[in-house]
Amino acid sequence: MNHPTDDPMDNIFHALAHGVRREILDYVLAHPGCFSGNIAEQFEISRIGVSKHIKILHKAELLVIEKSGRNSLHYFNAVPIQMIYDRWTNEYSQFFASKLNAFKLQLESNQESNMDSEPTEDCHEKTA
Amino acid sequence: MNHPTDDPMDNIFHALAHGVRREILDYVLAHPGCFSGNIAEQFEISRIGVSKHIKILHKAELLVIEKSGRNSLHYFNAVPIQMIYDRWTNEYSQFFASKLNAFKLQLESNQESNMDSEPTEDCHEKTA
DNA sequence: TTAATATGTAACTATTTGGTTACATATTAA
DNA sequence: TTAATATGTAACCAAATAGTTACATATTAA
Repeated sequence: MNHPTDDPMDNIFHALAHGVRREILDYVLAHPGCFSGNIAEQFEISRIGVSKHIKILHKAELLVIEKSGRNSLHYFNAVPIQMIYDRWTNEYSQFFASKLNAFKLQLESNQESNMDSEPTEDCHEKTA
Repeated sequence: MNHPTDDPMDNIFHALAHGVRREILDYVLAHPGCFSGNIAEQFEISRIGVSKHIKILHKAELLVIEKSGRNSLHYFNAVPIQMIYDRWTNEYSQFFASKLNAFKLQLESNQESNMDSEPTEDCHEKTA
């Protein structure tokens, strides 16, 4: 009933799914304007492997690349990260998250729950 | 030189990397306290497939699961999302991101750049 | 021009991931 | 108890991913 593939943020989440790509972001954030070669030196995998990771980060717009002669300068772009935050973090989720943390602590200490947030009932319907 | 596998946030990013798992989070955020079966109904894949996705989200602590009899109630937890935001979003990256956006717009309109943020030079050293 | 440099792509392979069917366990209803 | 329900795991197969080597292109230095 859903369409798992047409998520406009898919590129972003896919880019962030690999440890090397996240470390590339860490490095570029700390070294704005660095070259591909500089990035590749930081990793044990080959330069080509790193190049492919950079391409994926660029497609997700997590990296901005500025060409200068035979060099390419790399910059981190935080906008997609902001989009992740905005997708699931609103007043409601923040409120509920903190309530849940309190609730979990209560469970762990074997006390009675006095949460006033009850589960929604409209999702417990049977189909057919 | 790096250690791509020992990233404590790896579970979180891996969990968010699949479209179905992100839609599960969307659904649970909108239907707190829903059961596994309710979630599974939303997708074309089998209940078992959804169950495996839920397990991955639970491991990443993006879902809190409360067992009640033969039912399990699901709640969204926004804390890992906050951790992503905190990892790369600080005053520096925010400042730079906005500067870059302005810079890209300048490039697209074929104007001269007047950015005062120069690339760092300490990352353009040659090795050996 | 010629050589070295910086970077990128294509084709291929090993590993990981996502989905399934079959089976198992625990709870509630009759 | 017996049947239906809600859920989860194991084993397996197809698809996607991550890495490699080989090759290609463009820029700068000699």
